[in-house]
Amino acid sequence: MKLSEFELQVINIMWTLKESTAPELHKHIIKEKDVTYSTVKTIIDRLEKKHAIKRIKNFGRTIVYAPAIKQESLQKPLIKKFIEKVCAGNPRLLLNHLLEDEKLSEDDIAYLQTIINKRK
Amino acid sequence: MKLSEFELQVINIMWTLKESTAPELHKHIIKEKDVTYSTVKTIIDRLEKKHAIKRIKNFGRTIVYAPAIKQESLQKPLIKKFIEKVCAGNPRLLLNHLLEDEKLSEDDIAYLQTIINKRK
DNA sequence: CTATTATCTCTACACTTGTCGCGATTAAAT
DNA sequence: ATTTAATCGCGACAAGTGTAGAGATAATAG
Repeated sequence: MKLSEFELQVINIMWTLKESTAPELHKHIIKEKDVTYSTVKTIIDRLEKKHAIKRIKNFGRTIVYAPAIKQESLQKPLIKKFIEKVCAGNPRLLLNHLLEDEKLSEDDIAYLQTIINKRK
Repeated sequence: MKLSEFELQVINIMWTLKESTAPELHKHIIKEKDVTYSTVKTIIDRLEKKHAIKRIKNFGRTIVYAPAIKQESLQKPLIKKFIEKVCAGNPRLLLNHLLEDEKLSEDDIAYLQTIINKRK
């Protein structure tokens, strides 16, 4: 399953909301990106054609969609690929960014620590 | 500067080799991907048009290229984007992958440790 | 010197992606 | 019951991407 960047953005919102409609998704998207309803709907249609989301019910003529794939099943290969392609066997810059710029929670840090300990 | 996946693959090799020619790049690529010389050359041409690489000299009629941009300058924004788009504010899976599947060197681990310490 | 081979340049083409409009249809408001 | 608004389905189009062949030309081998 290969999703485009925009498709990814939309399904990410869907994962957060568990289920959603095209108008609702559109309202979310326009907070970050000025696109028409049509554009968003096209992306939704493509996600559906790719079997990444599915119709679960209707409100009047409005279709309610839900993810048809698990977030993890998409993320895992993407992460792997990203590291090979972009970091090309040198994860240092990535680590750096994660630790410096990203807001890691206390839990994340603790988690890191246990793994590091196991390594020693 | 936006490079496609294939372009990224080629310039990654270039960064490793410091400089290279189309035939040489082709020989590297086909280890992982069965494409013709023409295809690789097209990618090289596009990288050149995008000013990501440049011609530095010739051997006979064979052109020697070198990167025209720094690896970091490409990686940084990509990393940032990747984390927002794919991990969508939840870096856990990424950390996991890095620590479990990726071969982090002793140095990397030590580096991690110091950063963690600073956090506490 | 001529024939062969390696490279280069240029052109092409199908597929994906981001983007949207239009006409049809259903729901809601008057 | 009509008019208005929302939503859908479908088609369209330019730009980017992966892929490669054809013809020109320079280098090399005989």
